[in-house]
Amino acid sequence: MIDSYSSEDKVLLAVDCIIFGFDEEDLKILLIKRDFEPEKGKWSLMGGFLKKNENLDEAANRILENLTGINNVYMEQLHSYSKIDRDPAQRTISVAYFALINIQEHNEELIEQYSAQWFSIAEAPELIFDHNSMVKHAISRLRYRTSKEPIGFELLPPKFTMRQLQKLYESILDEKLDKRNFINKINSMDILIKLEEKDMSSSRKGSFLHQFDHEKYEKKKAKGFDFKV
Amino acid sequence: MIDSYSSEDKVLLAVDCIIFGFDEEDLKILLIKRDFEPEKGKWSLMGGFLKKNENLDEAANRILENLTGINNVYMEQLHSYSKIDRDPAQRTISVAYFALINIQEHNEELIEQYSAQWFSIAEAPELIFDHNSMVKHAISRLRYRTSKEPIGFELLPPKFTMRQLQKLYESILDEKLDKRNFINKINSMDILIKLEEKDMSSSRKGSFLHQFDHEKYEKKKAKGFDFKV
DNA sequence: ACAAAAGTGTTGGTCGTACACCCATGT
DNA sequence: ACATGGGTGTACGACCAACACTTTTGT
Repeated sequence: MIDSYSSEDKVLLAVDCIIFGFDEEDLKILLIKRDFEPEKGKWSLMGGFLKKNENLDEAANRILENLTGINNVYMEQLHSYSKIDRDPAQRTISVAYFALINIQEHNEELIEQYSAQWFSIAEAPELIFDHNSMVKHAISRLRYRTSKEPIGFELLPPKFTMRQLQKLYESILDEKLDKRNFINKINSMDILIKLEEKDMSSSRKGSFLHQFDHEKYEKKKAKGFDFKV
Repeated sequence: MIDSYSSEDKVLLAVDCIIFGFDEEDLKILLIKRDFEPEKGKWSLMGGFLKKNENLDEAANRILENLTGINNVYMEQLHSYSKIDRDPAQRTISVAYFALINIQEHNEELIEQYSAQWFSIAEAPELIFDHNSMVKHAISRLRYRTSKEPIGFELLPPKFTMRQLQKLYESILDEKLDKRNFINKINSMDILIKLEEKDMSSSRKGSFLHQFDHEKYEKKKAKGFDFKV
């Protein structure tokens, strides 16, 4: 007998996504208004159920793509939530993932279709089930991750100014950073390409655009270089 | 209609435990020899299935207690593993937990009953399924956790010498530490009670025993004190 | 007396943090 | 000419890492 597990209980396995974006000022999350029971009409994370022919990472990517139209972005498994009555409809275990996307890139139509909306972290509404604690947990993981590896770049457009980068870090870490110290630290990592091009939208003088140098980053990472901010 | 999930696929949800112990010299893990299919006779982590009336933390505690007879120890959820064919018998998702126990305290009879055995990290055998990567992942999480909070004490008996503590940290971090720097750092945290009593088993001179001061630790933690080693 | 582990402080270097002024440009 | 954000370097203090000798006691 190959299958000796037959008497065990099976459960529904959900995947919920905390989708982070950054809009030049604030760290934001993308929430949907549920149009199905239970808790219809309330705000919630985007979620779905694991299917037979996919693993959890694939499910998370599918769910992200359903809502935003994008794939191939930074995603990370966060934690599994299993309180018995977390979903009143049925026993459901949920595996939370978080994603970092460039807020410009999402597909407007899909967002409308799901009545989805971006919320600043500080202004997000109450969510259903245990989604509030998932979000809290995701923010703390994002802070940790950001302080170890430069994943923050995932939240910016390909070309960005130092000022944008600093504001991004400030909104993730929720503290003001010193301009000079920040630039010194980033420059000392030597993983940015400074372009000739300037962004003129934010000031009269204009500020230089930069690109993330993936190659240099990978090389340094392989050598065990420390990217702590 | 309350239940709108009825058409979704259900899965078996397993919980596997990486059980760490420390025997004065090496960091060890407790493994069992499977006496059931599939992979009967091979080494494996202790595991079980989530039941209807418990959450994942409870399942992990139950599984740990089944094998060791102990409960109420440090446990932490690690990650969920979901590769489609990870278990050849049936689609199974596994949530891994790791536990830190005082290696003296386990119940010998239960261990024998499961043909379980302690292995030094470096000498552990090949494990079934994806259990090897679970262990690798657990070690790296344990290192991180240890460098942030003094959870290492969970692996020691209530009274221990500075030397034991240092050896523990060395085996977790897999590097030699300087005796004076280590003691200075630990002392500066001020979370140990130095006893009058000496342990005479390790040297002629004997070395003072210490206890972890849970109260002081909790107070300091609440104030945001940094316990980095 | 000697072997074996325990215990104990100081110093130099590095890294992080605090801090203020000039520049370029559009209006 | 002035207002607005962009860009740049230094000095001090805190923390970390390296390092060697004396003590105790059982044999």
